[in-house]
Amino acid sequence: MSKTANVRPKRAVRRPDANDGRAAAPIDLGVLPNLVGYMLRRAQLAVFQDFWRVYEAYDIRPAQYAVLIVIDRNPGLRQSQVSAALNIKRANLVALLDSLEQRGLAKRVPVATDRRSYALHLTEDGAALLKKLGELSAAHEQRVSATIGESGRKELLRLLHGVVQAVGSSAPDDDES
Amino acid sequence: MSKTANVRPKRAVRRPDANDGRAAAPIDLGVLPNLVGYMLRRAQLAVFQDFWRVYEAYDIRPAQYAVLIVIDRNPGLRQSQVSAALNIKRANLVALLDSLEQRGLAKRVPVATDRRSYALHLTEDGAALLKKLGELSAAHEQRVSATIGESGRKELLRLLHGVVQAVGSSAPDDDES
DNA sequence: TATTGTTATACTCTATAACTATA
DNA sequence: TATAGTTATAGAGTATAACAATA
Repeated sequence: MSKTANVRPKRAVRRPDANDGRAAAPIDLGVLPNLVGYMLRRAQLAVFQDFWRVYEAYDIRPAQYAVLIVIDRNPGLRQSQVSAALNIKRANLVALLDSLEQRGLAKRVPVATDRRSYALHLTEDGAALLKKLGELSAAHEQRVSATIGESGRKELLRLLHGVVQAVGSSAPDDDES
Repeated sequence: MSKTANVRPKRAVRRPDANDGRAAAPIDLGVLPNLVGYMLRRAQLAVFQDFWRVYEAYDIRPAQYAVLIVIDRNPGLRQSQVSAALNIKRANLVALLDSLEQRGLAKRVPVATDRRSYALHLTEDGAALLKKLGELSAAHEQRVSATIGESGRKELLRLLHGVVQAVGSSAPDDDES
């Protein structure tokens, strides 16, 4: 922040066209590396890439993994609750659950007291797979630790929680009129 | 990490169906809040939401803002270089630049020495808008600081850079056959 | 009247292949 | 032959509106 904002005595010190030297120009990203949003995006892509590389062998994507976890920890949950908890629109959760159900990982159980909704449960296969995925997930986290240290990872989580809590809850469905 | 992995003396302590009590069930997210990937996604969505809310008045999206910055800092850059610097596929950059050009914010200048490529420059309008956007961006960052403190923001950036550098460079185009 | 799950649909992002004109 | 920009297209992810069944 020691940059004199607008003064500019010498008309902006324009560098010559960047493709002149033709020497593997490093390309100046300006303020981008100092913007939290930009770096969050880059980091998320990097981490998801590692996640994806491991989980593709099981044909599981991040959203599916999250849903499996939530159902496992809250057996009997209804779709609208999963939707709310994970910020997934009700409408978009349908196909995701169809997939999990067709693969025999989760099931929709009719609820006697409310015939509109289903109680969600993991199948035994689903629970077994989730256990395996948990191990992969732990290894994945350790790979993050390998880059910034375990204390760094903990600190990162702490800061991310702070950011999320502040801007936080972005309504899962809301205004449907 | 003080959880005895598999032992489970009492057959897993299953809670009753989560929609029994019907008391605004809090819903257990399990390990999700401890996963860097999950929290990165939530944080990115939260921050982008704030960013978007401010920038929509100027009809500028994150990727467009990044491109404007890079062109401004590296006048004369070619499209493939922007593509490489920002991890945007060459093909997807075309429409983005078309938009900026049609709005009179950037321009493609033919290069005499290589008639296949264009040198990218901001127009005066583009430079003026970018200056304004920079101010909004600074305010946006300050809003992040307001949640986790300026030292927290700096630390967050440091950790994100660490993560990105490690997994890092995910080739902007690459294997096209 | 409101809610649950659903369908249909659309829009943005991103990814791949193939084309053209140049080099 | 390789490269820069382009086009077309397809796939995820996400968003809204409207419907049937049920509350």
